[in-house]
Amino acid sequence: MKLITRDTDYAIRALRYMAERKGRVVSAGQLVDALKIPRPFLRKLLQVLHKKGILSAYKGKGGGFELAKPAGEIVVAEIAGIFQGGLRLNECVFKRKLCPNRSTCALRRELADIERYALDKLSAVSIASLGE
Amino acid sequence: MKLITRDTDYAIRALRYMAERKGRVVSAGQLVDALKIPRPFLRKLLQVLHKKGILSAYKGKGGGFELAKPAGEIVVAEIAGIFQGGLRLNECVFKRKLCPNRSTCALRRELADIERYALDKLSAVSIASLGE
DNA sequence: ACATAATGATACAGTAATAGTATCATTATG
DNA sequence: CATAATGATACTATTACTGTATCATTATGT
Repeated sequence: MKLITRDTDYAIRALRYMAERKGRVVSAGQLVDALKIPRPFLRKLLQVLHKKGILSAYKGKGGGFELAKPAGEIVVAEIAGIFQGGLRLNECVFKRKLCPNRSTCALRRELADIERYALDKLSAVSIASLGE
Repeated sequence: MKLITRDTDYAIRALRYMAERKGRVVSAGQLVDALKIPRPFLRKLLQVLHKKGILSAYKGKGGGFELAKPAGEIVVAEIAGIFQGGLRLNECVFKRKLCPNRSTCALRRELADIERYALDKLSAVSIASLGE
């Protein structure tokens, strides 16, 4: 089980690369060359990141992408949230009949705790912090 | 993303059911009736649990399964480990070229932390603790 | 002995999530 | 106006998860 999927992985790398080139516009092509990520896949990710406001996009010749906000304000939790639909780790085992005690269920409590912990941790990791 | 899959879910329920009937042998049929889990699927799970030493199995007429150890000693982390191949949450993003600094990578550290936390938490939840 | 009711072993099939591809339209630059 | 970029979208492939089917083996009770 992976806490972070390939989407998120690639996205983080691309963002890191762009963070290192702050101020400059970076095209999908450059990213493909640098990061060895399949082009169409990367392009899809970049488009999503743009829609979500993480990236600014520039069309046309000489165009590309750029971080839409400081690298220190883009955190891994947010990226994971975008590509993995949030970190909902506590999808409870006992949704069905057998468990009449959702509110007190020990397992559920623990899963929620774990989720909170993971979210806190990943919220503390920004693109900027993944330095060189 | 689920921290616990259906396999594990079903297994936990079955184990809990058996824990409540300590001393008695419970057949797959009984479990199917009680828990509404698809029979062939449940049977597969029970066989795995037997192989892994969680259950004792008795063949032949009147046979079935029984917890092989006290319910307090069977923890969710172990069951999840069996069906989900361990909780390896820290499959690192930066396995490839881009990341020259595996040892110091901030993200990797956090993922490892989260994994440890999850493991600790789920190791504290036993079948016995998932009372009534 | 033998019918029966259970598990053991194993191979197969469907489904959903993840990963990746392909294509055409749109837009800005020089 | 050719070109080099992104936008939108639909499609395909792969893998992990979920579930099914079948036959062999073993113990029980009569």
